[in-house]
Amino acid sequence: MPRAHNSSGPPRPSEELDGRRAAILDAVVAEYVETAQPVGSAAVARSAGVGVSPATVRAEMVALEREGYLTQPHTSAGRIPTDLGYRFFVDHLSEPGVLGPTQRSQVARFFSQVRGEMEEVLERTSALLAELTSHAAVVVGPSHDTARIVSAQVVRLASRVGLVIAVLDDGAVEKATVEFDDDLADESLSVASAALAERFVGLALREVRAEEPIGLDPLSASIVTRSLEAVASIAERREPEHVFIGGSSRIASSFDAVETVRSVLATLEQQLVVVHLLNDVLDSGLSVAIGGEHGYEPLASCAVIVAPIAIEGAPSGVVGILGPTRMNYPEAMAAAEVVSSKLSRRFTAARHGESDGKEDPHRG
Amino acid sequence: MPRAHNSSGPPRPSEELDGRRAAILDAVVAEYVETAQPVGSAAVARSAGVGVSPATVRAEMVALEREGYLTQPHTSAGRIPTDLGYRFFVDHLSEPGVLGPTQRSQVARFFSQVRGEMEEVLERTSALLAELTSHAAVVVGPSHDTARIVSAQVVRLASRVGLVIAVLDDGAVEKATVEFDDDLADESLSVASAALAERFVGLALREVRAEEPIGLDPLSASIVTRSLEAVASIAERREPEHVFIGGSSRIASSFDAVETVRSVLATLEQQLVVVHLLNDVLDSGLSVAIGGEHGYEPLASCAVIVAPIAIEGAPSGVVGILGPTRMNYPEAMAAAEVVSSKLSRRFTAARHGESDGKEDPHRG
DNA sequence: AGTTGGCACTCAGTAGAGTGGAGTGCCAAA
DNA sequence: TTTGGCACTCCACTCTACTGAGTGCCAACT
Repeated sequence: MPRAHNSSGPPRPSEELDGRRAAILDAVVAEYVETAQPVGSAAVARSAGVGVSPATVRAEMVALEREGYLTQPHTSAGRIPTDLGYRFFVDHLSEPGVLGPTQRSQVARFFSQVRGEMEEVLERTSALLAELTSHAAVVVGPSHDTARIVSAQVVRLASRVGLVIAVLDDGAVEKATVEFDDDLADESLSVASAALAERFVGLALREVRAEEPIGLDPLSASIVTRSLEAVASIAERREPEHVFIGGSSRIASSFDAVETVRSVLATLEQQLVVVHLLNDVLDSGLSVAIGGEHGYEPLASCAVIVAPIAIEGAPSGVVGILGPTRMNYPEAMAAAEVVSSKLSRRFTAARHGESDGKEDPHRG
Repeated sequence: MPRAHNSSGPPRPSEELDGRRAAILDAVVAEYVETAQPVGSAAVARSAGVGVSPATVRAEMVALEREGYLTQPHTSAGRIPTDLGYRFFVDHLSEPGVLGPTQRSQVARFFSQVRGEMEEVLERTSALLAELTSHAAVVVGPSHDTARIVSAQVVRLASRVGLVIAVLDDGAVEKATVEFDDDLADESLSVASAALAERFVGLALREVRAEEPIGLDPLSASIVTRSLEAVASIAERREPEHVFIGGSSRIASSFDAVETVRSVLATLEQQLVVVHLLNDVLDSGLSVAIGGEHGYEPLASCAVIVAPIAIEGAPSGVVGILGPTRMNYPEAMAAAEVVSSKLSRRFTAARHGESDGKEDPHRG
């Protein structure tokens, strides 16, 4: 839904644009996305869907500028879309946008070939999405907040060093090394492992609390105690989600100001910020945030496209595309859409132990 | 050791430079690194260590240019160092290079505060090193090639989905989900886990081979078989090392040509390439590779500084700094040196179960 | 009333001429 | 061998003029 204009003063898109103005705006966006040059009235008049002369187009463009959809770099130049212009454009896309045949087959090939654990799949997906769109791509995996521990144990790495391992029911494995003052006896380890399993299994990570075990021999008890501490501290420290960023080099081609490139890359380096950004955009009900809409200043010249990943119907991460506001929105939105739904299907299928073969029944 | 001049035609540094020429070269490097402007004879003459007039400096500069250490952007400009010039500079550094007090305390604070598993420490270290040097930093963790399995088991994630877990003696945990055709009974799982442990423990990942288990009930046997397959395939697929790249946004500030920025970033995205690059440089006995010396064309305008991480004396990864050839070599080398040795000590200490507190008893 | 062609106008971008100055190479004197 | 002097080079900068894409406006047209 629109959500268009909560912006500043003069721009007053009092009612929706009539068909012709919308067509002109569309033409400007399309042309500008392609050429990166301000678009003049002649070019717009030439474009399909606008059946009027340049003079008329000029008159309409004045109106579009007054209402804040277009802007002029300088007096005698063509127009370029404002963020509001892009916003109108994406809110009024007639067709949902489709991928080209090359991209389609790239996606199909990718999902038929990719194997391995979720982390690996997500990481590669971020590269795929970047490749598809020529923009930077972000994939955030599901949070482990609600995952429950299905197995816990402690093993010996060195005589006085143990490793506590907790397996979560979403397939993640958490671990923590623990150092002890005494040598670890096999006996104590297995007693401790059993005690840990008894205490942990069925809990979420956050629910693990350090507590004093009772009824164990002193060594086992100390192992259990310190393991509990270690796991509890994992839950605190741990980044809530895994973030995979692909194609960040493409940022360099998207902006000509070096400083912009630097600051966008710097923002991408802060993975927590990226996760928040994507979730904020998702939470606000948008699939596209243009320019300042997301409120992160360093990314004010960027557009962000998001699409949720749903595993078994539950929101479980998000894919995102980060590029300049001057981007091919229909294509990028289609790519995010396709990739997120493929991911959702893949992981939903895996959970049920099904093969997801029906996606491509004849794969090699 | 020098390894200086295997390059092209005219440059013929027939013998080592005499003291004065070396001093002039040093001055040019120092000045150019600071100002990024071609350095003129007057500036060199002014600098300490060169007690001669500009005219004399000019004469020497002509010689240095003839021998390939300096170059002139155009006739009436000052000189800038060539890669060969930088090479001589780093090969003949009089003092090893030290960190400033701020940086020292930054390092001390970092290593006194950082906690957690090796991956997390390495990741944060890459950020530290980038911060210290204002360049991009790479940290490569130890390969798991020689690590032996200390524990193996299979647990149930869903009725027909299992997770095979192998713990390595270096603290890494490998896992693989496996889908089955039948529901997994607790009984079969524990039988299979025991069988797996029996087969795996003591092996390296690469040594795990799929084989038909004997003397087990059919369900357990099938679990074992598929688990063996899964682990064997992990060993094939897995990236040999974990790579952590910090501060890649700094690349944007280091070069003014956007295309250079893009191609350097693109190279950094290929983690395998980065690992090979660092190992190549290390293997060739260098701690610094300047310009083309490493043979990776996209990085021809970069310098790479590496320092090995040694855990218990064994080479176990590497830290690297990637910046423009015009960088502060002494400082960057000192940073790599300090960080790598701190890392080495940290992990060597951890293995023995010692605290590494004694590293900085008197450091604020 | 809306649309259109005509027209004067604006202004970024480019090219060319002129200038200043940093820095050089060379040479003769110390 | 070193040095100051000097003519020379050539980039970087400024100023000017010019071009042309594109505009806004207006009168004529449908």
